[in-house]
Amino acid sequence: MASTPDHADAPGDGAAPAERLPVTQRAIDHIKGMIADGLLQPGDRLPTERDLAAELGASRSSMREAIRALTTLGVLEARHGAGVYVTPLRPGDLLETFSVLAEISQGETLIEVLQVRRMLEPAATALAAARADDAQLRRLAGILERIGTGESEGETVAADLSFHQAIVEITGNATLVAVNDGLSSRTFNARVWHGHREAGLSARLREDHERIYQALHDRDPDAARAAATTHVMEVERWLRGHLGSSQRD
Amino acid sequence: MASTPDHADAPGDGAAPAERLPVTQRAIDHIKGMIADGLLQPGDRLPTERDLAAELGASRSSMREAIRALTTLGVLEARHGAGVYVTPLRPGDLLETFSVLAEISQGETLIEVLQVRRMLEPAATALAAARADDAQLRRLAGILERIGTGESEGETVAADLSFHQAIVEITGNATLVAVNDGLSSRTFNARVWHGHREAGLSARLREDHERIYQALHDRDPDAARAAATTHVMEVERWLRGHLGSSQRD
DNA sequence: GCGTAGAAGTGGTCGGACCAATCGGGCGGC
DNA sequence: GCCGCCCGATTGGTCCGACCACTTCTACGC
Repeated sequence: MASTPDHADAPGDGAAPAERLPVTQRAIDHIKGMIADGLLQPGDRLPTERDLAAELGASRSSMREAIRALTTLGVLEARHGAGVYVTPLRPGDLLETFSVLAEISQGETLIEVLQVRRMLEPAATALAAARADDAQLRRLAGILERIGTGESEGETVAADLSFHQAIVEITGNATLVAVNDGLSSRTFNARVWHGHREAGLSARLREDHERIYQALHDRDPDAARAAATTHVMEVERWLRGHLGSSQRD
Repeated sequence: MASTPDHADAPGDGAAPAERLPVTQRAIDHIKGMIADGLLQPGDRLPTERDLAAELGASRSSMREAIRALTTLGVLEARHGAGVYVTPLRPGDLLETFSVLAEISQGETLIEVLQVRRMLEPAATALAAARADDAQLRRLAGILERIGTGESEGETVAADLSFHQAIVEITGNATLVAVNDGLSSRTFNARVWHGHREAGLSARLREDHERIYQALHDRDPDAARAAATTHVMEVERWLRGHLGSSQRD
């Protein structure tokens, strides 16, 4: 944890212990601190870059880099001509960055990602099975129909992603949605479907999804957990068989 | 996915791609693309900021902001005087940013975070129970002794974090370690211990950890899963009882 | 009263300058 | 000939001041 060194910066503590941190880093900590201390609440507007820079004795360039860093993290949002604002700080915003992981990772890391999903998805699916209402189930059924049916592999991949996302959303846990999102990648999903199609195993993948839906429809958490586990393991099985073969071109 | 706007759509106006994106964003995409395409591999050194800026027709300021963004994401690493390098792209690096979540989130989001941990930790602990070797168990035992014994609450909190981290590390899954790390916060942990001590429930927390250790020692995954679940739920129980009361110090 | 044009405010970009840390090569001492 | 120190070139870090692009608010005219 703690990208920033813990300096017990007690409020009012004046004995400046020779902060040798880079200016930009100090600016980042300063703003982060204002949020953590409640001085800045979600939706609040920050002072202008020029004012903030003056306040910290830093240049506007450094302050801009600090703001850019926090913008990247999803903590701040800059609106051209209007000002800089604190985001709602919802998990989804903060974890957007998270997506780089699934986007960039390769090889062994993909296996690790799948192992984490194997822990999360079964639990999430079981929870969803206990909570799903009729409208949500109808929506799921609609998405399921688009999986593995049409000729377009792209639509199947998109529907697949939507399917799992919709299930996780049923849990009502935005943090879970964000984490799960970060562990899923469109390009990886596409590779899985393409590989299965080539091996004549598309049907197997579709059946996985049907079983998951059925379990949710039956409000059967145990069945849901099992179906989700089976599905993730199927993907993992495929990945282990294809590691290293289709990595680089 | 979706940190980058899809330029694939744009139905009507097919002609000009019209890259209207902000300069800095274009620079970010450029570098990210070079990594995704394998032009830049982990450990590689990037051209100098000045060269990169010239290459893209951008100013050095904008290029620096782009580099700052990717540095924040854990993709790049800048070494003063030496150059900018691509990180090993290990999950731990990429998820460092992740820690802002537990660091900043409050109220309801904390509950959500705990629910995610309730999915991950039992599974991770069960896996660890099946894999732990003697040396790892001895190390765990050593950490366990520091939990809830001495007078220093700070040491207990630190040991608590180490304990769970060590267990997750036994799984050998770096991605899992990183995710779990991001969901844990020292300040939150401190609040939990402080609250329990005030209520005279420190012993209960310590017993939780002892049960987890015992299960690992017995190489009993089921018991480990149960013990971990119980522990997370205990924390969740406490949090629900204290939401809104003791936010800030 | 309403819409519009203009002014002020604010983030976005630029170019150049200088500081500070690093690295490499050359010079001198052993 | 080898080792070590020092100096200069390279490169990231910071600062400044200017201008552009977008938003917002205001005052003007209809």
